[in-house]
Amino acid sequence: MKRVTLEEVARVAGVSRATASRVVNGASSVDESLRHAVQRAISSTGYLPNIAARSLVTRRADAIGLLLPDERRMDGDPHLASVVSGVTRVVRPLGVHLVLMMTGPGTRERALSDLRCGRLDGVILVHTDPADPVPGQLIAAGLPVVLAGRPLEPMPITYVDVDQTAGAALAARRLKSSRCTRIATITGPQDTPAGQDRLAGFLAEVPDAVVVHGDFTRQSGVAAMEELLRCCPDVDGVFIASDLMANGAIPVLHRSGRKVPDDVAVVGFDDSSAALTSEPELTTVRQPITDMAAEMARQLLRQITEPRSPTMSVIFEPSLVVRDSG
Amino acid sequence: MKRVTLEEVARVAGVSRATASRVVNGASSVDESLRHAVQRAISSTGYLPNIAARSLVTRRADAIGLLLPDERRMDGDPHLASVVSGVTRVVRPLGVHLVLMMTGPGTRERALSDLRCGRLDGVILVHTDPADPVPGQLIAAGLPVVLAGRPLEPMPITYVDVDQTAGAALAARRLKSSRCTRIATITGPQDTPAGQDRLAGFLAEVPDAVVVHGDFTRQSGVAAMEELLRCCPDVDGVFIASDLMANGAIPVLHRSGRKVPDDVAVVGFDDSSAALTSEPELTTVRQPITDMAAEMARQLLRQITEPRSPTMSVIFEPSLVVRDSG
DNA sequence: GAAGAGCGTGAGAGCGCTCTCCCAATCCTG
DNA sequence: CAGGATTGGGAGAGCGCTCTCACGCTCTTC
Repeated sequence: MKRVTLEEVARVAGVSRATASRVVNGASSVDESLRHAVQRAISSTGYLPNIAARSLVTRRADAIGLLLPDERRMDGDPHLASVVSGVTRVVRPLGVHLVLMMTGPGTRERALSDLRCGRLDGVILVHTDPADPVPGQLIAAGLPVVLAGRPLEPMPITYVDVDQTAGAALAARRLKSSRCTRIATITGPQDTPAGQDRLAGFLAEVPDAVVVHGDFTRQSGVAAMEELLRCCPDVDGVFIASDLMANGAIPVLHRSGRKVPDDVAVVGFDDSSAALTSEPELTTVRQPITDMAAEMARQLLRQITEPRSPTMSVIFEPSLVVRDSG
Repeated sequence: MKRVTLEEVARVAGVSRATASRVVNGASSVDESLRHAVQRAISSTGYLPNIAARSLVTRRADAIGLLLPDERRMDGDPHLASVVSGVTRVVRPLGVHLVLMMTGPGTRERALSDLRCGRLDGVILVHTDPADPVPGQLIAAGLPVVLAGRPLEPMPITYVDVDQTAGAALAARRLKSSRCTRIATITGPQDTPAGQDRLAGFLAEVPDAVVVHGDFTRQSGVAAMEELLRCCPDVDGVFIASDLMANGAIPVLHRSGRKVPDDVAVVGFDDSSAALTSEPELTTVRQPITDMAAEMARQLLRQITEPRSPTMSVIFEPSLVVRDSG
């Protein structure tokens, strides 16, 4: 079982290695009869191009990285499969590999060197810690990067996001158009763009809303709802800035004897799997994660093929998924 | 911003390229003073080895693939992040890349050619369709593969699994040691090893259990529980073969006016995030997914470095996580 | 003290591919 | 029909690295 090289294909087809290479890479200007001869030789020998050799001369790895936060922060995060799926859809037909990296000691630095040494053509950064210097270094080095989600500080970088503000407004209007009169919100962490925007978008619609802070975790949803019921027992509508928090919060409502949505209407955010495992099923704001991921991949590939292309942001529209909770 | 090559490092350090290479690869037998000279040259020039060039001569890609079912089947699957995390933990310190591939038209074939053309050193197969010919082809070609989970048909392949039978027995004994007298189970799909073993392990402990079939989806959990209550209204203990099904089934119990665990005790399987989003939180059988994934990676790496090493199976012990449902 | 063993080093041959030349053959155009 | 323009194909030079091999040096050993 020996390797078949282009050399051998060329020999079998009776052409030069250069011509064989042209056929393999679909280059124009090869005579039809020679092209067929080469194609026959390829299939008869079972030839597969050696990527390393190609990569060595083209200086492209045909691989991109997906940098993720570690398992703990990812825990219960429903997005991973969707993100991978969206990226894959764009990337696979082009023969580009998707390399997964989870944040851990030295990971981001490793990603940087993978990029520099030509092992990766670009990276998609998910859930970036605002204090992380790596994105800045990547930009400074002019390497292809795309961010999932708006960066906290404005910076010249391409990112893809959903219109968080509009999504929160959607939730607000839903609660207002129900019979809710005493409306509250449980927020996400205020040191993240998503946390900030969801609050701002909500307050723009319901300026007098009661605000209790959470951090997107289920745990914090429980605590926040307990606090909310203490300080504002007559609440009848809550926008909870993540489904996971809502999932923790709803049982608190039940235990207090309140019915959802009859006594208190609840609207979540994300349309994650937690929305379906809640009872009642959650009315929530949906982000088109898979499409967004696909767009990230597309943006990254564009940066790779056109190194000096301008940075840009692509903002998707959220939509309201009406279920039973509000 | 030009690339630094080994040549240049060697020139700066005043040694030959061969010696510089030896230092980079940590080879023995390089004089201490020269080694230091080279290391200084490396850091002063910011040298990073070109992986493609290395790969071309070593014929190793230093990358492994993780073949996953597509998004739909993955939906709500809590395992992905844990699997990735476990594999990463083993693989990253060795500089090996983890390439994710989701099943779709032609994916598995592509994985095969990636392997053959030296782009991937091995693959981990998750949730393999029993009818899929690719695993067989991989084995036939003598390429490194590890399966997540026992294959349906016995075949000479390395796999890592949890002792499903023992796990089901754990659940059974839990229900028996509670005051349950009328015990039932909602099974997984009987054309999968996990589905079969969980049922078999349970029946071995509770031979007279009522059996209703499900297919691991939430949806099927709802339907199965409705059927169960119809055919066996006095049930007071249920083993549900996946947390996701249990998550769907519990609300059915509530709606029927039964309390969990007072009227009906429920034990799930997987210890997935669905166990925590259920109310009450699920008592369930835990599989150490992350550790199992790490072991898969280890097994795969072993096969890669020792091509003729024997196939084997590694079986992990499950454990019972006692929460509130049973 | 000469011969053998051992060890560190450098020279150089590739790994398999792409891509730039350059040449030959064909095509137009005046 | 001559000259230039156009086109297809081949030769060959690398891409950056590893690794074998041979060389020279020091260290034994009889």
